Order: sequence, then C-alpha cells, then structure tokens
Amino acid sequence: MPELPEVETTRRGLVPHVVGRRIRDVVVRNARLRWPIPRDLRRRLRGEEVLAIRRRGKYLLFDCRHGHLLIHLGMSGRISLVAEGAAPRSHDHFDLQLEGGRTLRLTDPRRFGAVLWLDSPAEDHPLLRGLGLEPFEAEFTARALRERAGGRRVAVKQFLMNSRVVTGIGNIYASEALHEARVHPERSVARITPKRWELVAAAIRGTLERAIAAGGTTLRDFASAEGKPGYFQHEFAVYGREGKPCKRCGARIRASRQGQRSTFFCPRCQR
DNA sequence: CCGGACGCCTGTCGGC
DNA sequence: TGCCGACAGGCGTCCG
Repeated sequence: MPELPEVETTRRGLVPHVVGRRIRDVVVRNARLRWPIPRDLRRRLRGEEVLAIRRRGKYLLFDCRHGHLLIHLGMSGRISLVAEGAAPRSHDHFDLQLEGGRTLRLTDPRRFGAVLWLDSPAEDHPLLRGLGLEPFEAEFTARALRERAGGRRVAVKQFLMNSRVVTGIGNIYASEALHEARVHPERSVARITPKRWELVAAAIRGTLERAIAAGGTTLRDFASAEGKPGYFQHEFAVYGREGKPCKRCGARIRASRQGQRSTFFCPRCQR
C-alpha cells in the first residue's frame, strides 16, 4: 500500500496524539512480520516517552530517550489510533498503549511490514544507512539524480524505485511522476538529458506533494491514523488507467511490465 | 559494482 | 458455485 505520501499522511495523523505521550504498555499478537518483532520490545518501550515522529523514506521512526521504534508498513500495513480496550480484529498484530487512553494499532494482512527497535543514532542501522535521496530535502536535485545515474543503463522507472537512489517512490508514484515529466518509463537513465532530469525531479516533488495534500492514495483499505481515506486515486493520470484516454493528449494509456511490476504510461506524450 | 529474479504473506478478482 | 492462477501499494537477498 504505502508509499511516501501514505507514510507521511500516517505520520502527520499520529503526531498530535502521540508525541509527548508516554507508552504505558505494548501488545504483540503476532511477532512474525518481515522480521520478528524483538522479544524485548515491551521491556524497552514501557515508560518511554515519544519525543518525535520522523519519516525516512517509507520508514517511520518514533524517537525515544533510549532509542527509536521503527515501523514499516510493507505492502498492506496501516496504523490507526483506537480507543484503549478496543477489540482487536484479524491482522491487528501490534499495539502501543499510550497514556491518555489511546492505542496505536498496526494492522498488516500480508505481514511484509516491520516493527523494530533501533539504538541511537537510528541512521546507523543497516536498514537506513544505505537509503538514497529524500525527495523533500535540499539535496534532492536534478544534478544529484544525474550523478547517481552516471554509468548506469537501467530504465528510469526502476531507477526511481530503487531506494538506494531515492526513497519513498513506489510503483504508483513512479508511473505518475514520469507521466508528469513526460518521460517514458523504459527510457534508460543513460539517455536522459540534464534538462529532462530537471523535469523528473520537479515532477517527483510535485506529484508527491499533491498526493500528500490529498491524504494519500486509497486503493483498497489505506486510511490515515484517524481513519480518513486518501483521495489521490481520483487524480491518477496513468496508474490503473490502461486503455483510457491520456488526460493531457487523449492517446490510450498503455500498460506493460518492468521487473515484475506493472507500469502505466502514455505512448504519445511520454518519450 | 550492476541488474534481474525470487520469496516472503494474505486477499481478491477474473476466467473457466 | 468452486477452483486456480494471476496479481496487489515493498524490499532484502541471492545469483550471474
């Protein structure tokens, strides 16, 4: 489910209810996620105060005095704030009971998500250390993208989805941003001019910004921490629109596959 | 180093 | 109706 806009929407929904509160207790109903939830997590978290909630790529980091709780939503994960004592439903694997009567609850049918404890500094953890450019940081520029593309021939869509290059862009927003930039997803990064990199960088930021403003994308069951669905799916230019007219030029949107993932693009205005 | 394929899971949908 | 394969918002790991 969640790419950068959905994770950021989740983060923003959590901040007012979680930051500054202490963790009263932790419930692990099923520890078997992408990696096992650490057995000592409850001991580590009880009594800790959540000082801040940060996002790095698609990872959420809950900063505490003695370390950091890391949550990744994988493909199907969702975080909701529920009333303390609310009955768990299926796939509700993890609860963080907060002081003040609310519980942060992780639901994840496919269990590709993760809940881990990181020592400080969190950036030194193997999962975070190798991550690439953050789209809303100043270092994210056309030049930086071009430098990272240097000497490579990979297709631009797969390049943008590589978290060692850029973080936060998944299958939906890669297709959408490339349509906005008018660049064909199969184009090799070796054949993208500096001018085109400018378009790509701007389109990534623009697309992600609009998606965050729309509260993310809800295809099946994504919802913010407060339970509100996203609306960006109504703004899709290409994703899931195979055979429908391009909103810019009217040509039929095409679908293909790249690296076992579906890709959508306009064969006329993306070159 | 790079690029590509695989596997981890459950749920849903389309075709027969 | 039931069954079966394909596919779904991610990503670490392995292999050539």
